[in-house]
Amino acid sequence: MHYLDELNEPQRAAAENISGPMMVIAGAGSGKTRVLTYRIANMIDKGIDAFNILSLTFTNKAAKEMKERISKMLGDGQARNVWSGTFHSVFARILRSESERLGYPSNFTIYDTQDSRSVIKAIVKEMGLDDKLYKPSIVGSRISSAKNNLISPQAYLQNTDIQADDRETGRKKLGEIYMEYAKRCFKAGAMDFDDLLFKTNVLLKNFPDVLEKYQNKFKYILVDEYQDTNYSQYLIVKRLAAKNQNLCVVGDDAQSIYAFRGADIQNILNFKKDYPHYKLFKLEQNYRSSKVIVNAANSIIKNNKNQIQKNVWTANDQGDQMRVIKTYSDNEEGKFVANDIFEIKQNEQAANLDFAILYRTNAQSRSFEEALRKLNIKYKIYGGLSFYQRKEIKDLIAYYRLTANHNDEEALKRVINYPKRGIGQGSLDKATVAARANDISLWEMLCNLPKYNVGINAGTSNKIAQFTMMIKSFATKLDTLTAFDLASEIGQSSGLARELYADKTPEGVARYENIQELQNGIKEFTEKSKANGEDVFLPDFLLDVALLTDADNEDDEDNDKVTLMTIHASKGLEFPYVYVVGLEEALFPSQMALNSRTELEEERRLFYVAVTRAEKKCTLSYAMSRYRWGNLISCEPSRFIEEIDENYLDLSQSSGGREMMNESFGSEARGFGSRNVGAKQFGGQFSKRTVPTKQSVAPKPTSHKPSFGGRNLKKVSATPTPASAQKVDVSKLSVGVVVQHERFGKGKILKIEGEAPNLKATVLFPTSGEKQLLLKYAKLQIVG
DNA sequence: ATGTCGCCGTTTGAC
DNA sequence: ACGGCGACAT
Repeated sequence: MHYLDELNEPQRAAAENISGPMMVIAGAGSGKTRVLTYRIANMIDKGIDAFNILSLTFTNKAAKEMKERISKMLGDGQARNVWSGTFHSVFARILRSESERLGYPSNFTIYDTQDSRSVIKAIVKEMGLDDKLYKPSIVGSRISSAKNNLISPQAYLQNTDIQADDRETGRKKLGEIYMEYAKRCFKAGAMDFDDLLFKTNVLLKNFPDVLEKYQNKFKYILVDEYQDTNYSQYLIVKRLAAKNQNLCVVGDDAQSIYAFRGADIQNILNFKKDYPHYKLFKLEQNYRSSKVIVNAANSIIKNNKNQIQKNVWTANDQGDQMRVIKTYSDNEEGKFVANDIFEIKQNEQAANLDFAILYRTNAQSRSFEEALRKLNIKYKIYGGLSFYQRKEIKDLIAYYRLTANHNDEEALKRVINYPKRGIGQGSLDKATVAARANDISLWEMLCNLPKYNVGINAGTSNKIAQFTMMIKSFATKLDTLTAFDLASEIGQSSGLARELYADKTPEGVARYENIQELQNGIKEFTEKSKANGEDVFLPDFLLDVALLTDADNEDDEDNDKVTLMTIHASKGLEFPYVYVVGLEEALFPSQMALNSRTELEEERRLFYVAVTRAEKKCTLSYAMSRYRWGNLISCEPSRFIEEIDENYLDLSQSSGGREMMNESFGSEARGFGSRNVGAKQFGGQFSKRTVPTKQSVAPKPTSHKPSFGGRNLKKVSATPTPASAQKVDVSKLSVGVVVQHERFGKGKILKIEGEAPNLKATVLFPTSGEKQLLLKYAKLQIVG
């Protein structure tokens, strides 16, 4: 059978439409990747040179898998010649070969978010501005969105609207910071993530010959996840496609979840303006999920106003109802999910990799980790601190970076005194000030200290000279030693390996293992390229490593693990069993999104993405209380639960928690969390609304005011542990009394023994079991 | 120059 | 709960 025969009608039509502009609107699970893959295979089959195809995907992993698939379909090595990867990785490569046009070194550094924040911080400090007002995160995101909208520092300063904005927020100097930031990055030979796109635009705009070169190279362009492209990306694509107009964009407006980093859903909606004669294809049949899941998801997204009309349907089985699970606490939620996975694994012969736990924020992973570990279920957490963000890895990579680009100031600052070389902050400050004054990079200053008479003593000067000489000696080998050989030399000679090896604490051992793992990674990288007949050097590795995503990182040793990740990270993935957890107001939807319709709609799309990851079974859960910033706060169920058509929900366990609580504590259960001042203020309103039972699940528009959740959170979270909680009146404690403990929650006293002041109480906590508490230390409050 | 302590803010998402 | 960072001590 020919591979195109495996496609349904609209899929095939899209795959066979090779030239001209086209847009594929692909509902969740409708075989989007399949269409892209088959289309590229078909193009090559029809005689299009693979070298002329550019395929932009959301992760590098997706690009790699697509290539492998195409290779198999075609049975030859042609697919290797397709340029594919993320926007950032593809254009970082192009920038590297064209860097001299922009006055950048070809070994330019890519600053990650941390680096760029650190530059901003230094600028704010040096300009003598208030660092509370000019927080690196705020300044950084403002600069980022300027870049994503192709607003240069000059344009920023001249734009009256922007200036008015900044005056309003009191951040009048933002433009100047932006200007200085850009200048410093340039001096350091560094680009941040946004620069990779911004500078590509500059390159294509200012150098027509370069533009033409790439237009001729990329005669056919495909863009996946088009709904998540920002203006900068949009314009790169538009420029490259302008000559040949062979552009295929694929996306789903319902799954646009990256507006916060500049993605513009209008790019999809405006496609017809740029390409009036474009062809539109709609993929509406879902192959992934059960009827229940598809229909439930449709009922969610229906609540959004802005969207392209489509009708996602499936021929799959009906499937189980989606269970809504209510638990008391985040810990209990973790236990429920872990137990549930354990049971399903046994009853339905499922493997660990069939399960995913999806949450709104990375901080939620803890309770699931603990619970899974207790049941010996293997899991893998994506996101959070990735391997490449660990301190020891960043330190070692900073040595590589500094070797490849001496002007990389962030790398320099990171390693110049690590391991300790006796080069302290004082000397570094002096050199930095002098470098700025003379308009040279910090590195140049350090190499020419005598010339500038900076006032650093001879001993320290000597140490600095030794350091710069060492880095220079590494640099002489950049073109001669392979990435692996040079990396190991740097690890050894810098003393970093030795430093970590000497640390025999468990963390120290782990750190040492990590840098070994990094070296192994470089070895693999070097040898793979060698097998392909090309030598790779350290800068090649650096380019790769800077743009790796967590999703790109696959340890193939043991893949049978439960997946824990944010919903954002789950985009494009699918699992038979999915748990969408932490469905609570102010958490999901995030409290940041409660103030505007557009942001709330984005949260809803996020929820839509979460639910549509599931193939067989989707379970929703929420907790009535959880720890946040070390404080116990009360929560109420997310409005999103109520938005789902009730016909697809199994609500029998969304009141189960209450019954369990009633067993132990009688009528007290309802007042859970009443120790919080907030809950008291909230009064009856809270308890009435907690449980989405069959009756209350019916939409009640009046209770959906966006301000509702926000107001609630404010009250509840603003409740520090009352000072009186420590001085509980011991005489009032007796068997049967219900107390609130700051860590274990609510519990009932089973036994009191010992003599004052060393009275001991045995307390039964429904979530953590029996605990012995020494009353003079225990932070308790009597609640009944 | 380096080490330690206590305070502060933190948490939306990520190339 | 935790890490980062400034203030102070060594």
